[in-house]
Amino acid sequence: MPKEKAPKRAAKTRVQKKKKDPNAPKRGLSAYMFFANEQRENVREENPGISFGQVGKVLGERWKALNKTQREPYDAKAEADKKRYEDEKASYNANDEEEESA
DNA sequence: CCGATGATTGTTTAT
DNA sequence: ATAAACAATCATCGG
Repeated sequence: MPKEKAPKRAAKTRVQKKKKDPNAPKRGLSAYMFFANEQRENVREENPGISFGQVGKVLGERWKALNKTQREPYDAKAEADKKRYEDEKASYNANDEEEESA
């Protein structure tokens, strides 16, 4: 039996998360974001005049419809994006102790 | 090391 | 500006 993780992620932008990190470096994006960026126009093009509900859905459908091979470019971006976030985090760490004295 | 959590990211559309 | 479907993520924390 598959291990049940914990699908406890509310579906609504977390509403102003709590305050934990001083600079909150915000992680990077996700493959879906990159993929959606490209498909969004495509999907909408094939679905002339559909509502967000449809677009968003068909978007996800196609997303997985791709083979990991196609995810490569998106995954690659997500990967690079993560690195980007790593950078902020790095700076966020560096500042963690020292204050920004101008 | 492992596991669980939370926080976040971006799109679309509509109000 | 925000909300919700859609998906990934994956960094962080703690023992």
